[in-house]
Amino acid sequence: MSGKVLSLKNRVPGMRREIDLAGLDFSNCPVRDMMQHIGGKWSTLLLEVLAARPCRFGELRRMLPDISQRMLTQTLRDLQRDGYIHREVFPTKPPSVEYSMTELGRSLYQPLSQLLNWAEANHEAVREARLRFDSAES
Amino acid sequence: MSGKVLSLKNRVPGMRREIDLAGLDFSNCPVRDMMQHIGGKWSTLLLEVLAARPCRFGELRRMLPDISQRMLTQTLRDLQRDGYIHREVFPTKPPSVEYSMTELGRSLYQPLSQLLNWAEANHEAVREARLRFDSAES
DNA sequence: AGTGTTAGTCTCTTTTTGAGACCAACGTCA
DNA sequence: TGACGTTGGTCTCAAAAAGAGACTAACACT
Repeated sequence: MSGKVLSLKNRVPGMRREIDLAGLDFSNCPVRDMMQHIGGKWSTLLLEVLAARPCRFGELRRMLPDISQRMLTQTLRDLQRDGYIHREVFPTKPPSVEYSMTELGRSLYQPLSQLLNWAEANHEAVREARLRFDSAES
Repeated sequence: MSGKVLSLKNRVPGMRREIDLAGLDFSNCPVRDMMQHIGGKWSTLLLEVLAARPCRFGELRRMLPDISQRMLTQTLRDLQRDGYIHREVFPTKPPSVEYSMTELGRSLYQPLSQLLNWAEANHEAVREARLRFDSAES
């Protein structure tokens, strides 16, 4: 809540934004709050699939073979709650449910996809770093 | 491992990369593998702080008041293992340890910071979406 | 001798995640 | 008619991960 905010932008090259290093308050940090959800095991995966096209529940379940129904339901509900995806029930028998990206979700997907691209591009470097680390600590 | 990869780039506008929607294999997915770590509760926070300047262990602990020492140690070790940060021990008495960003870490921080900026900018929209959701489901 | 500093580790409890059985309502096929 | 499949979930219980906090070793200062 309190604490002097000192802009590092002018001192540290490449700094992205103001960081409060003296009396930093991360407790009500919006970034952490949102990264919690985005960073969940299944969230990005679902956003990625739904960014391609709307999908129904069972379809998603079949696409992600190793997700439990419980976690699929829960992750979808979390994403819906945060306004990233839309849930629509069609009155078929039995009723079918379609999940699709919202505008907010699409706008999130832009920076997110950059990060995913980075991950894909640098996967090998990370794997090598892990090997180095694991062999060094033995 | 197997499964035909169909490029959606040419069909779905704005598609970021190839997605295998028929026989999708997320099991050995590098993206998931890396997002797991980045998405951890403390990882982004630490990367953000260390992107500003190198820090010592106790310094980090004091900056993040609500992190347990156990999780701080563990998260730092994970980030180090993945090659994002560097750990250097100085032979003072008692020995001090400094953590700093590696080149890989800095390159990760670029797309990551875009996402964090998005989170910061759209925090209000997400909060509103949550309120709508929570009041609707009651 | 007692206290504080360093960077951790160890143990125990609580929270989160995962596996899988179960549900209601309808459609299909014999 | 009655068994079986399909829909999108919920419920329970076990396993894994995270958090709180006590404890450590080696040295400095008082």
